[in-house]
Amino acid sequence: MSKKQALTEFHRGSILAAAERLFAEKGTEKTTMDDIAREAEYSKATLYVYFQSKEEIINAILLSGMLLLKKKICEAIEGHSSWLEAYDAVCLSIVRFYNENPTAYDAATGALTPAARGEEAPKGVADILRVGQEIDGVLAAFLERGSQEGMVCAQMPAMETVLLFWAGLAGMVRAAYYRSGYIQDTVGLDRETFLQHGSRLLLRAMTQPDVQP
Amino acid sequence: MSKKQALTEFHRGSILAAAERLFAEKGTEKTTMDDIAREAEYSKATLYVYFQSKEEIINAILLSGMLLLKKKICEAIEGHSSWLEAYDAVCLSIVRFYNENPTAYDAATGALTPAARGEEAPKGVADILRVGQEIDGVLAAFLERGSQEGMVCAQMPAMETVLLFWAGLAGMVRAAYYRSGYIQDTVGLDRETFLQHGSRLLLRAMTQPDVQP
Amino acid sequence: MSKKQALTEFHRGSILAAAERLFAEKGTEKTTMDDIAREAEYSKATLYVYFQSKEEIINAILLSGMLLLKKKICEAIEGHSSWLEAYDAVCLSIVRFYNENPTAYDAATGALTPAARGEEAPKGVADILRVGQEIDGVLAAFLERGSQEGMVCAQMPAMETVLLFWAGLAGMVRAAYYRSGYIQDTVGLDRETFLQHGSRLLLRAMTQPDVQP
Amino acid sequence: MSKKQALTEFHRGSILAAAERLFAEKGTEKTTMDDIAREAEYSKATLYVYFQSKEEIINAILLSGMLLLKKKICEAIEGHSSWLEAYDAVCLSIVRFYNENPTAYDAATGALTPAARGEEAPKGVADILRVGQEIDGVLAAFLERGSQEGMVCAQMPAMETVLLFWAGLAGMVRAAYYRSGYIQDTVGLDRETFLQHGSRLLLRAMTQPDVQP
DNA sequence: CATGAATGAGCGTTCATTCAT
DNA sequence: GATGAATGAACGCTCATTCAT
Repeated sequence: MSKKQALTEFHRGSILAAAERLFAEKGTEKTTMDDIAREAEYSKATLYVYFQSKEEIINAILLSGMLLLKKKICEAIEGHSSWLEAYDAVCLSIVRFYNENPTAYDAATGALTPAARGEEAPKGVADILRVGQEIDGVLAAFLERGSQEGMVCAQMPAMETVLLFWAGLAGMVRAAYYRSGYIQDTVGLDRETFLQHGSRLLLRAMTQPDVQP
Repeated sequence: MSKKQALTEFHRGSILAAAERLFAEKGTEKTTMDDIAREAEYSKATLYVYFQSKEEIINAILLSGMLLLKKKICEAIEGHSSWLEAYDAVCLSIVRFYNENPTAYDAATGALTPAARGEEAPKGVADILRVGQEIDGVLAAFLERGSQEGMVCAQMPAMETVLLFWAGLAGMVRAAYYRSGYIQDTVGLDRETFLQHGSRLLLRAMTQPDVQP
Repeated sequence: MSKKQALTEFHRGSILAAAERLFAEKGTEKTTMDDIAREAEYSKATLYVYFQSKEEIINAILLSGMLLLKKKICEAIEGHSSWLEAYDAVCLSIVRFYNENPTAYDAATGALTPAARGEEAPKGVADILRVGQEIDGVLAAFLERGSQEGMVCAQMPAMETVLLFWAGLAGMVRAAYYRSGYIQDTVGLDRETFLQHGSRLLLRAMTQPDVQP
Repeated sequence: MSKKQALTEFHRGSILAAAERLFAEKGTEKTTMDDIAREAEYSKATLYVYFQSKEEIINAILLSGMLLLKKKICEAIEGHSSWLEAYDAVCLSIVRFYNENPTAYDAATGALTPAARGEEAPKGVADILRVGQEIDGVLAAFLERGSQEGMVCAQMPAMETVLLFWAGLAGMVRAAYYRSGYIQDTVGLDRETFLQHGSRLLLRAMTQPDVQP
């Protein structure tokens, strides 16, 4: 990569970092381009040198978040020989990731897709969706491995289980983020412990066939 | 309640009904006060006679949504003698409720609280949180009944399980809403079926003790 | 017309008057909505209460200018029994009109049409074109009357002659406006006299058949 | 001219050629300095090495357009022994010139001068006006030759007739450009034919004394 | 000299809110 | 009490211009 490209990447990164901070704090809609410019210490016009629009910034954050998440999940799976340990590590990496990336995670669970449907595929959305599918695929394969090792009940189709697991854990992470005070007051658990329990709860859901009435 | 108060309540209700329709259709951010005034057939200024701000309208809808949800959950519990049937009915009422109230439900899961913390407790937020706690209480009692009937593993504290169940189901509902197209393409399920499976998945999570490595 | 409608018309008129002044002075492109708001002594937002966009303001000015011009031309024709006197009056009314309406006249000669072709018929453009055609029709009929009275050579098709006459006079008016200083210096004529001569020049062009080489 | 000066002229010429292409295509207002830089294959900053501002570029193009027009007119006059043929050739060269130079011609008729008067004479305007005067002189001499040859009525002062002819033809060219569709629909003539007829119309205006009532 | 990078000032438009009637 | 009218404050975005290298 040339020096120029590196510098461009540096500025794009600074802007994205600033935007990410603000998005996490106030959400994408309430964060203005002026806010981002101020936080990143560029002029607003400079933002448009590095990104074509606010939407491109949002999508770039989403994409980088998704890519990082995928990497962490793969590392978690590959880094543990025991399936159960790997499962805990996967959940932990998702949870930790969300602590640093609330907005990106939000998107990972699909919150952006409807906006994206506005007309056609707005620049960058295709990549985001593709990475999301790749993560789904990685998790599905992981689940099937668990099934072969007898840790996971084989009766449910892997992909559907992944989607439900993913959505359920996302909901818990979201709750742990938005309602940490309430959770602390009610059940006396910090965010991390609460989410460990949640991960285990979801694991139990996958270890046995359906309930018989 | 005096005649005057009753009239005031009537107007507030009309406005909220209109706002609710629009919020469900376009979301709170994309719904303008002009939209609400037109839909409710009041002048925009009149909205400010009955509500101090747009945020108060949003919070009032949240509150009414929470109250309705609580009512439906109680009915579902009281309307079935079999715990398992009652469980399915509870999940179904939550799911159906969300189909008509995406925004309110979003809030019910806590998405509004951080914005609320901005300064102090903005008018109406306290009520919302209180109803949320009441629902948590109802569900915790229901879970304990399930525990006594042998349907639910007794080892986990009821309140924590409620919080996790609630958050997990919320995540699934959210995913089913935002990603229905992707879910249909990937696993070939419509929203309702997907969420039935999700409810059962969460139920299984609650019927057995923790996984032993 | 109700009181409310009258008031609305009054405000629209004030805004249009201000815009017309500024357009004449700086052109439509260099006149901003802020300029118009300041000149009309409204807030910028109020402009958008009475007009949907800047383009609607431009088009409204064009239309009113065209309508007024048509009225003046008709009055000039009907107010004189002698064709020659009527001809002079028509030219004079065009010339005078332009002194007060440089922008509208510019448009009358078609300068707006290409912008209008952008996509489809932008609101109000159809009316403008229609009035333009009506004026062409009025002038064509007037020319044919001149032909019957022997004042105008009958050999050329009336409509084409109208178009050429109109375009030629427009060019002279334009020049008289933009280059009045130069004209004064070079030939020692004020604007009005210069344009009288121009009108007569064009008249002569219409009184005899084509030149034979 | 030194080598350095020649190089400077070369770069100025390249920039002007690029700008001219774009101005003809999109107009001066909608052409950005970025567009010009891209088209000329210089960096935008380099444009400011050779021109002080966008306006100077516009004026320089105007000037070169005027110079070219003058050259073409002189050639047309000198290239035909018959006055009538020369007249047709002059009109044709003006018309053709405009097809390739709509913007420059617009300016040639004076559209720029009032903007120029804003403060003082902005750089380059004086040259433009001077060339305009030279063209006027050439045409006046040509008219006097026509008068001596009996083709043009001698009664009118040559300079004034030139100004009126020029302004009238400019108006027709302008109309033929902006309203070619309407003209085609109404009288079924293409641009070139319409303007031929216009030229002849103006010629007839110059061949006889004033109309007698 | 040539330029990549940066930006100030501005654009048309929107919308929650206010206030005289 | 109800409202029509008005608006301040933003918004996302553009572009002619500058300047360190």
